[in-house]
Amino acid sequence: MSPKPMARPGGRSARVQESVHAAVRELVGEVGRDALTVPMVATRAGVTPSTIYRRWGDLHELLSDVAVERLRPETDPADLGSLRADLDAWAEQFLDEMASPPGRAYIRDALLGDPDGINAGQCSAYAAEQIDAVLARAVQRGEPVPETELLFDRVVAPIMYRVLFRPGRLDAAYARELVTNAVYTLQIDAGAPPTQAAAPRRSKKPDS
Amino acid sequence: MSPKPMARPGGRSARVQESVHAAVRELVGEVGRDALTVPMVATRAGVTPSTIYRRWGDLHELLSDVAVERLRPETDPADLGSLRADLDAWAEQFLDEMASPPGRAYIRDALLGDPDGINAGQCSAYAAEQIDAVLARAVQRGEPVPETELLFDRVVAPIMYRVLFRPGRLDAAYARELVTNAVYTLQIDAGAPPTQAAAPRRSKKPDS
DNA sequence: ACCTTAATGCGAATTTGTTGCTTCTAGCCG
DNA sequence: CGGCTAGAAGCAACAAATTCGCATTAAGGT
Repeated sequence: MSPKPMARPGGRSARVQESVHAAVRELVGEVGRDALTVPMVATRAGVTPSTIYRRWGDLHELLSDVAVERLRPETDPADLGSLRADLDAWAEQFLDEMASPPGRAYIRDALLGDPDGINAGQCSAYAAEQIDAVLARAVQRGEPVPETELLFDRVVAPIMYRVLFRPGRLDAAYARELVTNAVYTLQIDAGAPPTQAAAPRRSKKPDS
Repeated sequence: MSPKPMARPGGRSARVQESVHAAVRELVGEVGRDALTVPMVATRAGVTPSTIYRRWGDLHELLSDVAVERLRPETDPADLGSLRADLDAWAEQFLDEMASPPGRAYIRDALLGDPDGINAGQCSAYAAEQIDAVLARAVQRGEPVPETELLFDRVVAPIMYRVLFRPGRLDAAYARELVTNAVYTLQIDAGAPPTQAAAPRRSKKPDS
């Protein structure tokens, strides 16, 4: 069912996969996601519908595949000289991408046709890669770093939860606030006295 | 499209809605969610398929509706005498329900057929009700309480994120840990010295 | 009790999804 | 290098689903 373990990665199979993915991307832009149908994609891709049904099962799994492709980060997180700056920048960009209408659509699609949670796990793995890259640099600089899991709980999870469940204002300030609170915890762990600026505050509620 | 703003809430419409929902619940148990079809549900409910298509649009939106019904908490959170105890108990139960196979299925269904995010917002509202009930009691007792939004970020979001994106071990200890960290922050805000037991720790990673 | 109109029922027409079989070809072995 | 083998795609007939126009029913208001 899942198209990932391709027994024959090369040649025609690969061409068909790329052709179908391209057709989906084009048609989503032209007629919109809701109007997409498997026969339509098949025609555009120059294959027969049964090929798509056999390889992907249904439209949702195909869209899920395409969505995961587009959720893959294409660039490493920027190096701004400090853990805090890097995390701020990454969190802001992450929130921007995920909260934008296309981002939401991709997330939904990725979750949609994904019986085994494989694609969802892949999304999570992408975020982990980016976070780990930031943390590794911080370690190189000799900075104390939080665990990846803490950042998932404190930064990634709140963003994703609100994107999915709470249609409300999600802005860069919120992302920075999450990072602040995560790093604040770290400072306490490290024994440093918390500064006033780093104190948690929730003056702004991103939802209604 | 969305069935909520029923122009005619009473009489036949209500009977049809209940009949269809019941049919879905029965058939999911009998043949499984994957084998469900709209005509099948229609036959069981004693309505014509076109009625379902017109009111719900497609099977996913119908399943989303039914899922939200089942995600509605049927009982108020227990009163165990303290904010901490109440939150622990609530978080444990919440995690149990959401991480269980049927719970995961309901969450996925609720998100799945929900173009406007209305049903997802309803899920979030249910959690808010429960949390607010716990917090209101704590206020009555004179305890300092965190804001609802903080608990969403620190407790609800991490649980839901992991349920959706990180198939891994989610146990009661993790729920308590999240509550501990949320309340720990509160204690700092209130000026109380953090105890060792309340210090954040992430010895257990709920995922691989 | 009557009127208005949303909501349902019904069935034909259309579209989508499935299946068995054939054909093609990438990867492999001699 | 040339012929096997099996996975993958094409094809076509079939089965199932979704859509649509129109007739009918029944809530809710007057």
